[in-house]
Amino acid sequence: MTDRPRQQPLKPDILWILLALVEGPRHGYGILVWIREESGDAIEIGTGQLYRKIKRLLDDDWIVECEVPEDEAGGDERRRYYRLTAAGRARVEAESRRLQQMVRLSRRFGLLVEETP
Amino acid sequence: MTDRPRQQPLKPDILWILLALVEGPRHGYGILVWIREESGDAIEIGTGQLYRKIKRLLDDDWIVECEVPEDEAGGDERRRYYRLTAAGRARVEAESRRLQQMVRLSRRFGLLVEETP
DNA sequence: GACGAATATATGCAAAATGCATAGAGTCAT
DNA sequence: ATGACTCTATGCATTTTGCATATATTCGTC
Repeated sequence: MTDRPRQQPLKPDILWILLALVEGPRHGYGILVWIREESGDAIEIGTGQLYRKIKRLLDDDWIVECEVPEDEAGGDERRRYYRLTAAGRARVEAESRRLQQMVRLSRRFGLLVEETP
Repeated sequence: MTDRPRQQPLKPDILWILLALVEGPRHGYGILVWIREESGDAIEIGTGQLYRKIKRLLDDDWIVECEVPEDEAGGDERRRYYRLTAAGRARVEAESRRLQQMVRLSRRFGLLVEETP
């Protein structure tokens, strides 16, 4: 919806939210829990921020609300599930490539220990 | 294992500013120009943001003002040079490692094409 | 030497984003 | 049945951003 032409870097927490949806649909709180687990509690997102960011992602058409996944049917009815749109998926991929470039830059500067290939 | 001080991810432009100082001291505008070149104009930082972020980095003791480097002596007298503090350097290194982890996560999710690292 | 473009640092202000608290209701274990 | 946890959401003061503007110097060129 929004014409945000610039492919400016994603804020870290936005990337995390999108990553949470790569494997499949999740509901808001589920996204929060997934991020906590996967990041080892390194990422702190309050519920306030979470739902406002979800709303923003909906406005940007990077995610969209969807049906309850079959394997989670019969769960809490309050849950609202979301999945990545094609644009959202493309955005995560682009951001991943950007981060890859940043890591390469860091390596060039000796900020990272060389890993064995 | 003691609990590590959880440091939240750096905003992309802050990382860029710190990266600009890894090789050695630079002045504010020089940082801006370096980022433009190195990022291929992908990063857009206005001068307003730049100097306010520099101020913030000074407050956080991640950078500190320093003397004019020898190889740039005799330049514009308005220039104010900055360099990384030990804390700042450590912060960039930590952020680089974090990004490395994010890239690994992205790989696991098939968001990046496998290629020789 | 006049001129504009680029260099260099910095502030003002409205708009957006953030942190933190709170609301409100349903679910689950002891 | 009590409290902890789940789940979505809003309120509000503070912080940060985007964009414009201020001010002055340096540099090339006409």
